[in-house]
Amino acid sequence: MKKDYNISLSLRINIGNDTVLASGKVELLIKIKEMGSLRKAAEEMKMSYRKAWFSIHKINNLASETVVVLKRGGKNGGVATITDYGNSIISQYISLRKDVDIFISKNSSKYDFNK
Amino acid sequence: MKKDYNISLSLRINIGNDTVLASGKVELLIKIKEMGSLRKAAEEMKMSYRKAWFSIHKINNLASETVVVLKRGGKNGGVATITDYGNSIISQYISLRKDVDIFISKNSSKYDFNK
DNA sequence: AGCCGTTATTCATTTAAAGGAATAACGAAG
DNA sequence: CTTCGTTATTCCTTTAAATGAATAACGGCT
Repeated sequence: MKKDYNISLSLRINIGNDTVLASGKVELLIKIKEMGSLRKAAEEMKMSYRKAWFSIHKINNLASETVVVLKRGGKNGGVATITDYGNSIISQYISLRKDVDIFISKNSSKYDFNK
Repeated sequence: MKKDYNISLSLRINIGNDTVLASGKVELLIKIKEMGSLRKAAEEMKMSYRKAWFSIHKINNLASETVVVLKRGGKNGGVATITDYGNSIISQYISLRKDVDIFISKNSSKYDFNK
């Protein structure tokens, strides 16, 4: 019986054994950039604020430089900002991801895991 | 501060949302092939027999054809055998994995996640 | 029939991850 | 000095995953 298999490549940027960036985190960062708010970004992704906060905390601690600056209080209650470094690694990740996708589409046709 | 980041691509062969093959399962299958025994393969991988058994059960159920034939009783107490189809997808996975590794080494140098 | 080493399966326990609720802290603006 | 919406953090509960122990089932061999 033929089955509809598919090949997936997941891309991770690690430091040691810890993941700084993978698809989920990148998505979260982009949402933060769009909304300027961690809470709203989390909401948009149907993720608890708590989880999102831990996620950002981890990224900031691991990476070479700060990726997201969080400020509380003030005009809109607080604000979340992506740093220049943050924007840099986001676009690098996206660019590399595109290359990966091209690689998959070029190579996967050579294989047939049904036989 | 410069950190020693690394880029990892994990390769998965899925059917729908379920993973038939990924690096850990392939390693287990190879050990089974070497030893002819699920128990010994699990032991070698420092994995509980229980977990290994579930793993194989899942692979066999998901894949197009049987990948591992398990028999109990008999000369050596029992035996685990990789089918022709099993050997085929193992070598396909390894071959594709090699291509992926080459791709990584060619592309990762273009990126610097420290800046 | 009994032995042996493996496969097959259940049950209870432990450990880890995820989630939710609640509340404090903050600072601009009115 | 109060309000407002967000960030920050704790505590408890729930859910899921991993582990371990124990035991049955099997079949060639002596």
